[in-house]
Amino acid sequence: MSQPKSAEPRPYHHGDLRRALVDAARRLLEAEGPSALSLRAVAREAGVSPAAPYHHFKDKAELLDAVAHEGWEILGAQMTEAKNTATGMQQLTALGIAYVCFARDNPALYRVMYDAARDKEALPDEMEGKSESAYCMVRDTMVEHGADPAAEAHLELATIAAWCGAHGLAEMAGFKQFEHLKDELGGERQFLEAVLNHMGLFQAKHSAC
Amino acid sequence: MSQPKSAEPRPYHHGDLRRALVDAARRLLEAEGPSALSLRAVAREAGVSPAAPYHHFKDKAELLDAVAHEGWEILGAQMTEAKNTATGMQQLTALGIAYVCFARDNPALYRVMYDAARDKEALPDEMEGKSESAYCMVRDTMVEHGADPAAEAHLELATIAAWCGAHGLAEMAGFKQFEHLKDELGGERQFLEAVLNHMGLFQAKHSAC
DNA sequence: GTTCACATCTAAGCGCTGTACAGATGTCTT
DNA sequence: AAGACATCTGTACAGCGCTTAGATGTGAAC
Repeated sequence: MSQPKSAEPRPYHHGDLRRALVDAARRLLEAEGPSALSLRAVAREAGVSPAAPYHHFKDKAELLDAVAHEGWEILGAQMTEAKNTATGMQQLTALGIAYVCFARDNPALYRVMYDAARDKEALPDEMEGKSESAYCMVRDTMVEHGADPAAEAHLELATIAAWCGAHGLAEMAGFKQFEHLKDELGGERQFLEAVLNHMGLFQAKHSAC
Repeated sequence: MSQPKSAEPRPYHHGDLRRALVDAARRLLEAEGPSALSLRAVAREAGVSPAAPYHHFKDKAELLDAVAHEGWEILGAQMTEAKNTATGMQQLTALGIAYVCFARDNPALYRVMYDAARDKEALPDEMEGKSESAYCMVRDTMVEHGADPAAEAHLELATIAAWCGAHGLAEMAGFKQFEHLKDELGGERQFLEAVLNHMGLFQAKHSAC
């Protein structure tokens, strides 16, 4: 019953309002889009007063950070799964596809994730180092399939290039201008694969230069 | 003195409030960043009442569209200039560098441009067709340097891939995680070129399939 | 040159937002 | 039983996008 108070702040009145707020935010995000995601609306959705969130988040940006954090975790999980269902060289392609599909299936969440990143001018800290992060997974997979881990700068550039390509495609894929191409190629999935292939960034390369 | 009234709406009281508002918005954007760009602030900056802009723009989004439009024009001009100062195969690289440098030098404007695009789920209409648009310039330059204009889908995929890569890099280049790489490579410019080279999208390729 | 139609701009106001603060309420410790 | 304290509410403020009604300047018609 008595836990050390240094542990996570125990739920009091509400149970776990912090969790409830993040969940409410994600519900709103999916139902109404990013523009409807006001702090007050989140509080309403969670059934508390407009001031209640301030006991769990410094400001609105910190709440959105928490939402974005969950987004990165889900993305990492989906990419892990995609990697495991592919073999050999195709693992890299699978990672790229999984990334872009995540953005397509969760456009509002993806937007919150990068809005937070742009404001901080940085990807979330956990992206560095933690091997289950989406970013490191791309790098590690490149090493597994031929990239030379000793050529550090080269490896990192390749990872960044791939990441940039995937992010660019993720943002552009929904644009109306490309609809006719999707039709010509036989569907969205084919379109995404075709562009990724064109980048050549998601196929294993042996280190050069 | 008497012009056909079908021409552009003549300036009345203010002179040309529409122009003044767009200019004020760009001034605010540069000075205070995107978050300070409220309709009321723009009106204040232009010295008119908060309701005045509504006689020239349907809503705030339409004002931002006008700002974004100017952004695309400036980007197109800078890319044209970059292309003309390079020769042969290096024109494509020059285009990529010019694109990313524009985003680096005008981060707030670049953000407004793509915020508008994301909301509309489309790049601005002028990007299609008009040969001086940034997008078509990339495509045309690819054709000039070896791409087969007959292989339409292939050419368009190559253009999209390049565009996605450049946009991704433009958004990521400012992130703190990459600062150490910039130092290692001898500066930001070297970093940008290295990533673009890694993409391989901005070097002329002969059509293949 | 006066009048009239109309484009332009202002003043005031609505409902919303993010955030601050004071005080009420529930929970744990003693 | 009492005190300490995290938690939540009520209220308030300035700023936001946007609407409406009315004032004001302008070019055209007579």
